[in-house]
Amino acid sequence: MVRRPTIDDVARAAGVSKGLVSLTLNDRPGVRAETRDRIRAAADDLGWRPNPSARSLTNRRAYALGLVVRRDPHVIEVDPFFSSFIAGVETVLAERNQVLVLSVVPDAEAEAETYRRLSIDNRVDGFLITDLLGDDPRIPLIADLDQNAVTLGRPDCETPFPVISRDYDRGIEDLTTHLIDLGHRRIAHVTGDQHMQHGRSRAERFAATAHDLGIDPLVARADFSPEQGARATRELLGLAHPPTAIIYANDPMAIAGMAVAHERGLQLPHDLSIAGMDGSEMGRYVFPTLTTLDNDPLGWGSAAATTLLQLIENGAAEDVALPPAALIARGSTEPPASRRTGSPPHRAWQPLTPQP
Amino acid sequence: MVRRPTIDDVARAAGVSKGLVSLTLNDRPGVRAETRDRIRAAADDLGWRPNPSARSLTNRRAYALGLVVRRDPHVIEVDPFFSSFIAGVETVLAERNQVLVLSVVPDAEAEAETYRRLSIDNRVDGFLITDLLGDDPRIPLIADLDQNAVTLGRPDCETPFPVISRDYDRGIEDLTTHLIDLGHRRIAHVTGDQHMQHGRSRAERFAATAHDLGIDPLVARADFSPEQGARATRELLGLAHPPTAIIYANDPMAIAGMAVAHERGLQLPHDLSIAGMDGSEMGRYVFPTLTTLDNDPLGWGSAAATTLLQLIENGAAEDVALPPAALIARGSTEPPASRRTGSPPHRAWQPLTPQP
DNA sequence: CACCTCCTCTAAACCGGTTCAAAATCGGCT
DNA sequence: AGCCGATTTTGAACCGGTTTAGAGGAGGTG
Repeated sequence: MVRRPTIDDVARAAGVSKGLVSLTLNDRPGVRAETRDRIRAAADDLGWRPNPSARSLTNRRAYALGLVVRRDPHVIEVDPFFSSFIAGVETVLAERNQVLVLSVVPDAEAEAETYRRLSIDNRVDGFLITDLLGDDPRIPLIADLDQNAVTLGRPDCETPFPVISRDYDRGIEDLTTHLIDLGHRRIAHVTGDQHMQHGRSRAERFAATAHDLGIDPLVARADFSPEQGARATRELLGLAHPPTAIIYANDPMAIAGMAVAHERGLQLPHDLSIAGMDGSEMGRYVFPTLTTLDNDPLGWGSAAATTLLQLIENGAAEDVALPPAALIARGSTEPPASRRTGSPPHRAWQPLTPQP
Repeated sequence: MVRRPTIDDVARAAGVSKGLVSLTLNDRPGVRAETRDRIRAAADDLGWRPNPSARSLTNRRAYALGLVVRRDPHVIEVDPFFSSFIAGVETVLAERNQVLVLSVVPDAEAEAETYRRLSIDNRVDGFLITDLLGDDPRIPLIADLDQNAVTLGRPDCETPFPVISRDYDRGIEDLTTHLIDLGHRRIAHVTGDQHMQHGRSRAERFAATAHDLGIDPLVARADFSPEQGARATRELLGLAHPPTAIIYANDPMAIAGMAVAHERGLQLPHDLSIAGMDGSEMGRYVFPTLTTLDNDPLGWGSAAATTLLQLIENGAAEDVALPPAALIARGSTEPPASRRTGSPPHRAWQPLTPQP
């Protein structure tokens, strides 16, 4: 393999000093237009690309963004958000010759250590903060490290960082209204992790909307994992007066909830309407197809990366509000059985008799 | 924030030249034991960590590994493999102060460009190659770039790179035998993408096993996506003499296949047995719970990272064979209805009459 | 013509490590 | 004491960029 051209090669080819090449290619003022063109031409000609390590050494930029994901190994693989989110980040980074450094860590201790390590070793210029917690300790941590960051979602505490947000409230209202319009009156919400910002705000919004629309909100706590989603579903279906519709805080829990219903011999959506909130691809291919909210992880990714790079380069960046989440009504929501057949809503919940 | 200590600070503290510090901390011979200890103590004391950019500049190491994932945005999010795989890689990298650079790209062109960019810019010291294709163009590409790599799975072409492999053949045999033992005779396989190594080898192995066990292999082509899994399932269930069991090349297709069966009003697993091959977490929470093979993505991750680092550091590394995939028999496989009730296997496949 | 400004450009220092030729030190031996 | 070879340590060059003081030249002014 041939040696890559260095800035010296470009300088020699253009007949100038390497300092001038550097000024030119960083768009600094004070270079004559004609010279500038000559240098640009020489650089293009040689196919020169600045060596990131060399640049990092002087300007302390890493030309990389960091994403640290803390997940219980059991929860992580079912999250439909990340791969598309990262694809969105990538579209922005690739064209700027930057790179994403990804860490998946098992617990809070390893997480903090990773933020520190990436920052101290100057491996990244900023962090994308996902899965925001209530009073999230990462915000002061990263601020202390003098690092840049953006948060996905609005923290409930003071934050020095730009916020990427998306209105799910309207979508949750639409979803709840959709069910009420279908005739449901006993509507339950299986929540996400209440330590997480979006778990909490979705639950709050559901409760508020239900209240506004004059029905009693029924809430079962879970944590976004299908396991807990299934558990909460059993709990709800075991009630004396079970719900006719359940809204889950994400799609994997909704899918697990469907399974519990199937297991009990319920006919979906006839006996129970189900909705998720993640717009996951898998939701299109379960039976019945899952009513959910769209989630646009690509949009989150590119907005977050764009904003973070702007913050890094300009020292300031505006918050971004993505277009609000919209309802995707599919097959898993229908009028409740009681409404259509007149039979009491709990009739259908008999456990399936074991087969001969 | 305080300035990080540099190698000069350590040298001063230990009363030696910085060259000697460098020799010491890279475990080079020719340093007196006593001096070595003094230098180590000084470094520990100051909390010194070598600056990766500075090191990269001279020794051309990036202290990072690259993972480039090419996925159709619609397929990627349902893949249960990556997050855990990355977690496995991380366990190895973290303790060596290295980092993972991840790219998610939409097509082959962007993919090749990314490999080039990461390599030329010296962003990584080697690549983890997943989703091996038949006659995979990445192998010559990366070899041309003079980069290190390991492949997940054994390529069908010449490769200069170490191979991490795992025997799925035995698992596929176990799975097929399991179904035959249950009494199934018409067993179908919904394949993965036949351009992919593992899609192809799983299909081949199924066909060979079925043949060996004296049954006719029934094969429907798909590509690992739930969409194609669903399509293939419709195709199979539409046959005059449909299968009583279907083995899917991965879990998302199996889950989509279950949905198709449910949609047609089949009782699972009574009317149709279903199995996946990915050991995904989601498979535990569908109904019926999915019989599958275990997949150990964490094991793949740590083996791949360990081997690649060894190759980078020593210039050579052994192939690794992970423990073979084992059958996880769950609720979705049962004796066929015909065997138990004597009724013809196709009786049950009447489409559900539309509800009033 | 001397002097001042402004615009371009150069040269050298610098970032924080690694590497290696050469210098310093040491013990052993004559 | 003087010499030798082995061991240990130093110092400077180097990696490929960025930054900046100041050199050089053109043009304007009194």
